[in-house]
Amino acid sequence: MDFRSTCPVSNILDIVGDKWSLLIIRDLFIGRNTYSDFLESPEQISTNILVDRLKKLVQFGLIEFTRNEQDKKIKHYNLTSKGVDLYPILAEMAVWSRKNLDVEFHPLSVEMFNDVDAIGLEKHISNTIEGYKKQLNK
Amino acid sequence: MDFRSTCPVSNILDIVGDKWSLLIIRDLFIGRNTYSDFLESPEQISTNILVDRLKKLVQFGLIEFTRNEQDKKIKHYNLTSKGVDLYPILAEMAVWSRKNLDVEFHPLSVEMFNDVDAIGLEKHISNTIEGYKKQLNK
DNA sequence: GATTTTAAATTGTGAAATACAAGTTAATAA
DNA sequence: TTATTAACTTGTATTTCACAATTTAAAATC
Repeated sequence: MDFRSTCPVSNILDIVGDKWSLLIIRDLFIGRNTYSDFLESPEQISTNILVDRLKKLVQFGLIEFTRNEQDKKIKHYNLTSKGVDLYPILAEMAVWSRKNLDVEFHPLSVEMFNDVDAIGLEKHISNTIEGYKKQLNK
Repeated sequence: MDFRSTCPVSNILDIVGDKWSLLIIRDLFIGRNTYSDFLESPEQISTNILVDRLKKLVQFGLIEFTRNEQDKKIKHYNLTSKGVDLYPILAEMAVWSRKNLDVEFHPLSVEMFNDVDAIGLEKHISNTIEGYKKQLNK
């Protein structure tokens, strides 16, 4: 990977700074983890872009996949430790949108905002990360 | 603005989810605030993209500009309240890069990381935001 | 064991975004 | 009045993306 500069903000944008990568990461946090799952997301990614992003995210070490034991043509993607570490960014993005955009949000995000209001952003983030990791080891 | 979905993460990505917008926002936080300043950033944005992004960021209400009193052909851009609210995202991005990328960073970011280590991320963020707003009102 | 179904991936084409180089405009300075 | 400078525009080649159709390969069904 050749970065545009030595700025850490620029560096991460060189990796996930497009319209789709972080949405795949978001999907993984809410339980979507197969190619077909990703295609069903409301933003409607196209298949060639999806394949390209999944490959890149694997190359960058943000995600990996395992084959379904019952049906080996199904790939189950999961976040690596590097990938899980992106959650604070997603959470801050959601918080920004709630504060600064005057629109209706998806029920799942309303649920997330309620949790943030109830226990605070930091605790919400650590709970989500811990929850994701636990669920993986099952 | 028409959004791809009602997901707040997707919403903000529809606004600043490209390779350049958040770098302009970063520049404003570190004191770069003119067209010429932005061109001098290490990532080397092209002029047509820069003009396009500045227009869009103004339209979205993330930045605005004032004319230099001494030299009225100079525009000084500044972050609006909405724009300043993006700082937690930038900070979390920098933190992610420090933790997950094995590269040398720009001195300015090393300075920022030292501040984070000294006083904590939350305090660093609130200090930075408060500092930016104060500097504006001078 | 041949056929159908399904998850994942590829291909082709037109549209849009981006990079790069050169030129233009308008205010200020010399 | 000429030169300089900040901001902006234009043209062209390249890259990325969207959309639709097709292909591949594993699994399930007949």
